[in-house]
Amino acid sequence: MNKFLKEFKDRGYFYQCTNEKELIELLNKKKIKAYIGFDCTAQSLHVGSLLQIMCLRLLQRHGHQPIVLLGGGTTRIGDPSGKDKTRKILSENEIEKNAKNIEKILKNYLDTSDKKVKPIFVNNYKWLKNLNYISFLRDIGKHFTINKMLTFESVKNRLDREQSLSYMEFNYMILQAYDFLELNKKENCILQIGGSDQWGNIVNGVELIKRYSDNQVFGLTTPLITLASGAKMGKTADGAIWLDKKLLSPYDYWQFWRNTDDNDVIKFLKFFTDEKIESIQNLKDVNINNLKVLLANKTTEMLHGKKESKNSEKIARETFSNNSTGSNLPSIKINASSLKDKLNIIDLVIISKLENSKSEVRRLISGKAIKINNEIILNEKTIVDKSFFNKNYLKLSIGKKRHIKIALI
RNA sequence: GGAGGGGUUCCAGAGCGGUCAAAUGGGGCGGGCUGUAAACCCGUUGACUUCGGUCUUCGAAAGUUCGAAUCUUUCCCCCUCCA
Repeated sequence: MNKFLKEFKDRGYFYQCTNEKELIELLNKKKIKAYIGFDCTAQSLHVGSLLQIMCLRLLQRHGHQPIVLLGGGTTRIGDPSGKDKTRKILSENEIEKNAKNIEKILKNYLDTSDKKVKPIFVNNYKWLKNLNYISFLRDIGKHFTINKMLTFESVKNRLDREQSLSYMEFNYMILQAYDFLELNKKENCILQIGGSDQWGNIVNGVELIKRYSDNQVFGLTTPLITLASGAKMGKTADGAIWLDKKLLSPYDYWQFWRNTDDNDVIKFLKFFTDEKIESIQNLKDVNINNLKVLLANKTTEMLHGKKESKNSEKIARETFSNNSTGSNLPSIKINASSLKDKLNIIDLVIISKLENSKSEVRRLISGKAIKINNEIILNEKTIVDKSFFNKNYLKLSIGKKRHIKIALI
């Protein structure tokens, strides 16, 4: 066995490998370069990509050098496998902006100081944009048989359901295979890692390289993670769990992990933290809620840093302890003069931006969900005057989880 | 090329001239139980409201009617079956 691969498996990252035995041999002999590709359709990455990112980290920890491939070129074509009818065509500008931002996010996770394992960032637009159609067909296209391509799951599904599959889409897998070839030639990259849905594309790359240059390279896939609830990782009803504080605050990110389903906690500690496998194994008897805090702290720290992580924990403690004054809660300021105009409780909530519909606020009040300084507001006509403020502060709550501090200036 | 089915509120999916802001389920939100979990129970789920109502929604536009999500016309988009 190989140390890297063993941990890869112990943590639950392993799904399939093109040739495990030989990969083990190779890994035992030398340090390698491995790549993972990231799509640039969104302005940022979300937790759906986190397992891939953890793979990059794991590579580094074992002395291997990760290559991050930003799909600037393939995104320009637009990944047609998405079933969204409203697939929007991104402008060149957007794609480049996305690529830059994604690179920035990844740098939070990767060691960029150690020369030996420092990540190499590449953008496939660089080589795809200049492809010449005829020579591409001659050099690359000849290695692909339609017969084989038709057997791929992604293609088969579409054909079985008699859904149209455009020629462009059909070519997508070839371009991805070509990426691998390019990285093999230029960087001597010998391993591609990806989600299990990428298996077909990865195998294509491996085979292309074999035919083209007779080099032996490998593919490794990770399982598709689903939550205990059955939902896909990464998206909630409120939107994606972004790995970007402009899109999701560190506190909300922390909360996402803090609210992990009991049945997922140990699994996620293995997946998404660097805690040693053995020590995670020993945590089984620890109070599950403490484990969730640990998970939240570690994941938040990894992305946003220790300070943000600590701060989130502090806010959480304030938020969920009943009688706190909430000095660490997020706060807004309102002008003292606005009280003179008989500030209604409904308007106060709107001002606080906790809600933006007055009807909804009315509903919440009748559902006993709105509190000021931990006192339930029963009447929607309540006028908020100075008497509600202690030392110019007031704590406004909606339900149990949303609190805000309002300061009078 | 021929025949047919459909686009409804966050999603799925009923409704097919008035009683429709639109059944039901899912999701969301709030309450209860608890552990910021799961499961379960209850309420709620277009906006505004002086709580009487008012305004805006059923692919788009135009029309018929006292009255349209429901009927007609045109347009756009999906899907199924047969060649």
